[in-house]
Amino acid sequence: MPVRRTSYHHGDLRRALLQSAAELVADQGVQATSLREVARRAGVSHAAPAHHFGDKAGLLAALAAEGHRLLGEALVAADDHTVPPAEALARLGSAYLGCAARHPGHFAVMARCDLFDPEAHPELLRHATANHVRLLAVVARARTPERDDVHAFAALADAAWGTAHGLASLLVGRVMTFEQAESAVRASAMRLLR
Amino acid sequence: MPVRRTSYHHGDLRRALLQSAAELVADQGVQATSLREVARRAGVSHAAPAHHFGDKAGLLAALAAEGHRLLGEALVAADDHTVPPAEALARLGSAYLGCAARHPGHFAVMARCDLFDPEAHPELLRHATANHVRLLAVVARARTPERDDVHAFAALADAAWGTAHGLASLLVGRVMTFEQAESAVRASAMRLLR
DNA sequence: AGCATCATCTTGACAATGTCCAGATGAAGC
DNA sequence: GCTTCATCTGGACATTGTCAAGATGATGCT
Repeated sequence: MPVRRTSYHHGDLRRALLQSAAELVADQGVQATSLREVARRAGVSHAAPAHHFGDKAGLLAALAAEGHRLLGEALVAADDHTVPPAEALARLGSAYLGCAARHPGHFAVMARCDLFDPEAHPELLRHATANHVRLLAVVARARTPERDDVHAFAALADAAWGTAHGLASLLVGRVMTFEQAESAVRASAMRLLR
Repeated sequence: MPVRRTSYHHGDLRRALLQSAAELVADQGVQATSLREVARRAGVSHAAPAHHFGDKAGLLAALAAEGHRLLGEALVAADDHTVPPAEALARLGSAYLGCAARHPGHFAVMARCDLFDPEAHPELLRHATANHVRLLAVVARARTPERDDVHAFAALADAAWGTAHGLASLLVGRVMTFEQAESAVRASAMRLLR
């Protein structure tokens, strides 16, 4: 649904385009979303997005970056140092899934390196690594002096990462329900960190 | 690289197209693979694939179905009833990742429900559910009479599924190395089933 | 104020793509 | 030998991503 616009300049086209893109990706899939349709929904000409994002990969990368930013906020809000590490990881995983469910359009392009080159977008890279560090930090809290094999903990962190990513992917792809994914991520977290 | 062909009829075009598609997806990504380029690599006209697969979604669905078939073979070969359930699950996960590493083109389209409609392709659905059942069977082996809460085991099975899927996805997306992913899936399997 | 500058957005163009259609080819069955 | 039909070709069309040139108006300078 094209948006009526009185002035020649849009005002906040970048945000409008990102929103249109998120909606389109969410209910049509990445494959079916076109730059021209995104522009159409924002009520601008077909070439307008190019000025803000360069090309299609740029738009999707910006969407992914915004997704990582939203995820970061959700992870920070969910983190709780007062509970045992296992419970903390479970809450982080739950927040991860909740964010994915709330922003399916964003999650559909995050961690899809075939759509764009992450190295070319510093902000995306910054938010993504920040989130990775947040996960590592929680897993690291389960380390004890007598058991701190570096490799074992790296494997645990990777397992937690892969689990959250995989369940979110299955959730966004409508292969699982939210309840299913959340039970699974909680069961996994509880067993990964004792 | 187009293939020279003497006769008008190709002979085994369906297989040739699937192979070209797998190669193309593997090193260019799904987004960058076109039906016309697949046809070009197989040395046929641009409209030839339509006769075998209907449309682009049909070709990708067929590729996914073949991937699930290959995965099924790998899982069956890796399953071992003589080892404890946890070790059996670890081997299944390792086989999952090995198959993903060997057939990156296939795995890039499997579990991507936005590319095609799984319900419209019975063979794909059949192979996919068969693999799911194989996973469930191994997890179910860890059930004991005194501990068999149905919900808990469903959560465990979903966790194992999500972990394998997520790590395979990160592996194919070159976000992780094979060694990283395998260590992670093993660590996860060992802790999920005690 | 008037003017220049420049980011922003539009318009038009081009090659490439997915999909449809009529037709050419040749293998298989009678 | 003839028919039938699956297989593949070639052309067409709408749509897409991208580029180049121009229109618009907000901003800052004098």
